[in-house]
Amino acid sequence: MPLITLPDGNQKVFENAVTIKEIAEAIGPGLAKAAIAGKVNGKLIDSCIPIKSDSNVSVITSKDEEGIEIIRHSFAHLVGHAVKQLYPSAKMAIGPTIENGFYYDIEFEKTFTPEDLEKIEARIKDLITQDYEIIVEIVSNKKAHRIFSERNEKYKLEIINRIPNGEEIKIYRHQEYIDMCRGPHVPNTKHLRSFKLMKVAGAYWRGDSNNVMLQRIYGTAWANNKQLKEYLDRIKEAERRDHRKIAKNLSLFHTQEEAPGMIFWHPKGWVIYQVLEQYIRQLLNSNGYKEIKTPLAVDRTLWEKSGHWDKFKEDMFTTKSENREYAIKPMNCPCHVQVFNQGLRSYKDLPIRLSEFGSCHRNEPSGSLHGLMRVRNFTQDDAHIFCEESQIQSEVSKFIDLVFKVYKSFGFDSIFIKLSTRPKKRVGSDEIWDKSEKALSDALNTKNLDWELLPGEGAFYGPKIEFSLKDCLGRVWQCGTIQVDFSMPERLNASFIDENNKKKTPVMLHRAILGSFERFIGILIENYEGKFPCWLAPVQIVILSITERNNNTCKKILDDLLKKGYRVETDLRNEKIGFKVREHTLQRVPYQLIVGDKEEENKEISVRTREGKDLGSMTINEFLSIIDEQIAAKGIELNKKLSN
RNA sequence: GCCGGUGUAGCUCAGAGGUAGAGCAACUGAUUCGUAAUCAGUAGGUCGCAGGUUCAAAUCCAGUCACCGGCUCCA
Repeated sequence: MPLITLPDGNQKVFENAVTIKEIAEAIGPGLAKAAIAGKVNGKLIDSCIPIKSDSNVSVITSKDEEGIEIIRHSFAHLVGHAVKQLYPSAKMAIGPTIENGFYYDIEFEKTFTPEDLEKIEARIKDLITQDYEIIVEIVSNKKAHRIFSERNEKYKLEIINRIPNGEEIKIYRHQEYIDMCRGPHVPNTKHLRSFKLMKVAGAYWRGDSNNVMLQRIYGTAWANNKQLKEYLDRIKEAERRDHRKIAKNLSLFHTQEEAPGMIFWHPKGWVIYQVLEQYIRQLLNSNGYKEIKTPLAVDRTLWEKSGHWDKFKEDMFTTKSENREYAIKPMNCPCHVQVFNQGLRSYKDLPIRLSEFGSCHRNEPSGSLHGLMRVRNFTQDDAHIFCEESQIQSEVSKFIDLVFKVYKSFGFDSIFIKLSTRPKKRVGSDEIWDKSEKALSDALNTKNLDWELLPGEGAFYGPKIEFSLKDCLGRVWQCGTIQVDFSMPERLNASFIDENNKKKTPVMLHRAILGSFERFIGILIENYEGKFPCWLAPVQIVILSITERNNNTCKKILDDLLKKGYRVETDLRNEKIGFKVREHTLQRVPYQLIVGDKEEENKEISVRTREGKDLGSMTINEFLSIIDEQIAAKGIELNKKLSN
């Protein structure tokens, strides 16, 4: 006689073992219809599995996040059902859920074309409208083995072989198709309606590049068509904001075959880069950092000492001269240690914070290059802090303040923090790891920050904190980091004299706020959709003449504003004003100053924003006070206010 | 690096064995105009690169490079 406690506290007693389906029916017909699965004492189960003992139970529907997850998981099985009907020789590997959808990895002798994908999608649509029951069965390892041997599903057999013998195996029967899964799944395809197959791509079996490559069919699935449409719209919006496309339209930078993964910055893109660099430089200088510049190419022996040659020589560009081999630096740290090592350091000098806008080259795999986001040549807003162990926490704490300040100035308010701790392969004693992990977590906790622990994900030389920001489309980008390093100072013989006149090895903190300028600018382009706030806008102001009569006045205003330090241009072409307005609006110039006879007469200008708002006539000085306020505000708040 | 796709005018794209096309941009001329496209004319291309098949290749084949979507990787 199980006593079932529902989420609202209500309790029901049942005569015999009872299923989620029956519980839902007992509550009401609406719920019975909507029930997808259940949660029993925190564990998800299929709606047909009997509950024998007293339990806390909730019924899962498509309104629950877990319900959508189950729908996605069941859609993966539908891919299997459809693919096996259309292509019986295909072998199904795994079909898990992912963010926003699902995929299924499949081995098939022929490659799936977009037309195949359409066919599969059409077949799935056909199958789901049959509203067939999905039958769950718990089977022994042996029986599962027999079923999938008969069906010649070698990947399923491989999975079964890894399941310990006593453990239960669930199979799901979709008419003639059988899949194996931990579940739960929807009881009937009537719960499966809103989906779309998105693409096919290659994927290694078990994610190991030594294994065969399977074909992965990606799909998205949602509780209803409204959610599906919202998701597809979000994708379209992201495509519209693609930084590569916007950069081409706005002429910010380009890349070309001769320099894969390296950026040719154009004047307009370089303005953004320079504004960022000067902002960070000024911030670091006023926070106790000293800027340095170190060589781009360094003899291989230094990389051997630092350990890079051993681990990463494949990823480094090298060059030879007069029988010596050099490597183009993939990181700045070994060079920074060289600067630290010049002269004798006292404990009184610590912490020493050396910063560099260091241009690094890494020979990333060709297939991983991606616009500004993944390049082979990038510049970090890098710095290394040499300090004593006892100073780690306060240095980390100061750094966190800087990170938040910088992100905020771009309008990024939502920041995620992850702490990665000691990996299996590591250097340094457990005692030191204990101390530094604690220093990092203490720094985060004393600031009352939320953070996620990633056990075992730290670098081999020390634990690290990573800072990610969320852009206006909800996408998360990892940017800043601070990493404790016990290894490199020792390898490269860094030392200082402590208060007892003993030589000691300093701890080194690697840290970056933006990460790389390239990537960060990529993120900014997409976040702002190219509509940079005034302090970053490549061109802040464009002056438009109505007719040729007004050109001289425009030139005078141009000279004046250039002298005052604004990034300003004129458009004196013999074109209609509508034509000019359209062009500069598309070029995302924040302010258009329009000068016609009327304005000349009143010694004023007409001001129009890129959002299409006419601010009317005003004097130059009135306009400058508006734009000055915006430039000073940096972030987007003020911008938003004005565009509304 | 691996799987698949794509490379045609400055840009966006059409052409799928038989004389390289469109729109926009550019240039020239006319127009001097009031807040998201004025009109007309002209010019512009070894079809990514290097091979092969063919009387004939942008088009078919093999190679190569880059880009795009994933996978792996990202110190």
